[in-house]
Amino acid sequence: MADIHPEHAHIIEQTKANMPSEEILEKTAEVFKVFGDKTRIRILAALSEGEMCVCCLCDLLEMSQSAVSHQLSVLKSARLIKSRREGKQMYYSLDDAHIGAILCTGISHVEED
Amino acid sequence: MADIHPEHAHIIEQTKANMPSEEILEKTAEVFKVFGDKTRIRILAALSEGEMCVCCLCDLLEMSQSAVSHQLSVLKSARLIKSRREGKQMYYSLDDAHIGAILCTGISHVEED
DNA sequence: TGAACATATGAACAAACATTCATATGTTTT
DNA sequence: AAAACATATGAATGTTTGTTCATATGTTCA
Repeated sequence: MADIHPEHAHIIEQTKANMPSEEILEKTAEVFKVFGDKTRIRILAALSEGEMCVCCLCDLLEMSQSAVSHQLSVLKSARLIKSRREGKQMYYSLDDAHIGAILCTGISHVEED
Repeated sequence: MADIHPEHAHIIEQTKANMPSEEILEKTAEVFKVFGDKTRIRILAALSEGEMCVCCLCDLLEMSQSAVSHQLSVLKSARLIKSRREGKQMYYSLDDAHIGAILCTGISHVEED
C-alpha cells in the first residue's frame, strides 16, 4: 500500500461514500461466482426454457447424474433455482424472473462484438 | 447418464434447439467468473464512479499494489476495463456502459430481499 | 545519467472448486 | 416387503485461482 497522495484523498473518500457497502459487494461477487461455471450456466440456460427434471438435464448436458446433482445443489443453495417433487422425479426451475434476466444480460454481452 | 425416457426426448430436443450455442454459454460463464470475485467486484464498483489510478485503488481497497495490479490485469484481459497512461500513473475505467449495467443488475438482485 | 516513483509480472503457496466414485435416501411398483 | 428407479451426498482427487514476495519495466525529475 503506497502513501496516499493528498490530491487524491477526496476522490477516494467520495468514491468510498458512493459505493455499495462491503457486505453488498461481497454478496454480489458470490452471486456472480455461481453464474461463473460452464455447467451451471448450461443448467440455467436449459431451465430458462422451462422446468426440467434431473434426468432430462443429465441427458441434455451429457453429464453424469452426480455431477449435475452437485451443481443443482450449489444453484439451489444460492437461491438461483427452486425444486418440486413429482413422484420419483425432482423438477427444477429458475427461482424467479430476475435470474433469467441476469443470465440474458451476460449472454447479450457475449453476443455483442 | 441414465437412459432417456421416450416421453422426455422431445422436450430435450426442443430445449437444446432453443438454447444458445455451447460456445456462447462457455464465454458467458467466463465473463461471470471474472465478476465472481470480491476484489474484482470492488474494483468495478469503484470504477463505475469514474476512472481511477492504481494507487487510488490500492488506498481505497486497502490492498497491496501487487494484488490490485494482478486483478486489474485479469479485468483487462476480459475486456471489462480499459487503461490510459498519464505520466507515471495508469488510469483505469470500465470498458463500456454494458459492464456497469451487468454490475448493477447483480447488485440490485442482492439488494432486493 | 541516476534516483525516485508508479505499475506490471513471474514464481510459489495455500485455499477453493468441479468431477468421480461409492453409497445413502426417498419414492413407486409388484 | 423387496426390487427398481430417481436423486442426493460424502470423501477423494486433480485443477484452478488469489495473494504474497521479489523483481522487472516504464516514466519523471534532478
